[in-house]
Amino acid sequence: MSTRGSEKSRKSVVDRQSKKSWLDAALKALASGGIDRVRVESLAKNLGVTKGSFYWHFKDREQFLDELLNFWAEQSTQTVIANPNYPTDSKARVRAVADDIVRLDLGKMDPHIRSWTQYDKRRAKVVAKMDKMRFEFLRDLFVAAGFSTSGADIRAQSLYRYALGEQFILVKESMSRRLQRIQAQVDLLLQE
Amino acid sequence: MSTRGSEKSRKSVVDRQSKKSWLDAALKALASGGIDRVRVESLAKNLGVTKGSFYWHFKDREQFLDELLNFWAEQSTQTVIANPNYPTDSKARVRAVADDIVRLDLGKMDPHIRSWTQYDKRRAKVVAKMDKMRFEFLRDLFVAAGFSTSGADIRAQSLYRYALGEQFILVKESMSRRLQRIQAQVDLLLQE
DNA sequence: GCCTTTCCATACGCACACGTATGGAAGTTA
DNA sequence: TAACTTCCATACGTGTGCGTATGGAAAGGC
Repeated sequence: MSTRGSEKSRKSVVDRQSKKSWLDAALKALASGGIDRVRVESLAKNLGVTKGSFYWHFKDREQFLDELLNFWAEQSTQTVIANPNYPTDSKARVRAVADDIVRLDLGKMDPHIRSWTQYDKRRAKVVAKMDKMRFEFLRDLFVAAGFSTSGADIRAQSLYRYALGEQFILVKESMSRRLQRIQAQVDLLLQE
Repeated sequence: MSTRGSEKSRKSVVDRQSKKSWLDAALKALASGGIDRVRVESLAKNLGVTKGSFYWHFKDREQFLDELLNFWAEQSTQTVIANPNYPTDSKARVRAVADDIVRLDLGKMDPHIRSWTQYDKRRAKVVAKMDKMRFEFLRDLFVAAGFSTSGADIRAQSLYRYALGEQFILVKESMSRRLQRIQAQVDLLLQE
């Protein structure tokens, strides 16, 4: 008997470990050069192994990319929602979240993921689901801040689009200016 | 003698025509499936010719893609700036421009162009220049509407990011809702 | 009517990346 | 220790897409 439980669970753990290293490497490659750089042989080289490993863990590249997308979605979900250290004051909470969006670069993978999935309807659905989750998270913040359903809706849409545009815009600015700007944007949105 | 002038100018016209058909086809392919579908042989098939034509008009694929980017930039510049039928009232003008951004789908090629050039510093510069031009165009609208330099700045940034995010967001909505939303956003920005 | 230029077709070589077949090393179980 | 499982290396076949070499047709110039 292994110390970790049955043979099946042990196998599963090992798989997840090795799979994770492939997925981590893939995310890194994706961020550095887009989905076009997520190549089996290239990742293998980075990991110091050969394709043999890849095709033992994954059926083919397509299935691997599916897992990669889910991998991102899971990570992304956790970081955005499960961060419960925000102020209790509802308006201050909006500001804190907006600050984190820029400061922690939440969604820094978004341009890469979206650029990739843009032309793939099936995979785009996964991203759309993330959009929906995040939007509802923001909308609830504005509802909590006292806005009507429609008022919260438009404000959340604005903020989300702002954050999304922020990721894609190619004129780079300093962190302080970016923080200043999104706070100014939030100030606008938080007016009565 | 040709009726159009010297031999050189005739040649140039012919070139531009034939080049344009390649570039048009490339833009269409880019919009449909990303830069990965902008393939020499594939475009040739669409145009009903062979690669022979391509490599007579263009040195190689890289140079062709450079021309493609400039082609987009020129088109894009004309449609955005040179549309002088807007209201004279400065606030109404902002609203009209925002309306056009959504209604005419200005920047509908943006996600494709950005997804493509994101990982290419040299080409990204061209897009950054477009960002700058468009931003300044918007900023001047807000300046004309009576806002201070910094006030116009933040508002133009917000609006531009909103418009950019609008293109990338994957939850599709009806045109009327999109128009309604961007007008609500503009209303927020136009408050004193 | 010949020559030159313009434009494109055909055929080939080449590189890259996917997927597969097969063997083998290391550890595990019996 | 023998059999078995897990994990990866090696070698190969194949498809795709780029670029090039070469020939040829059509049109204009002289």
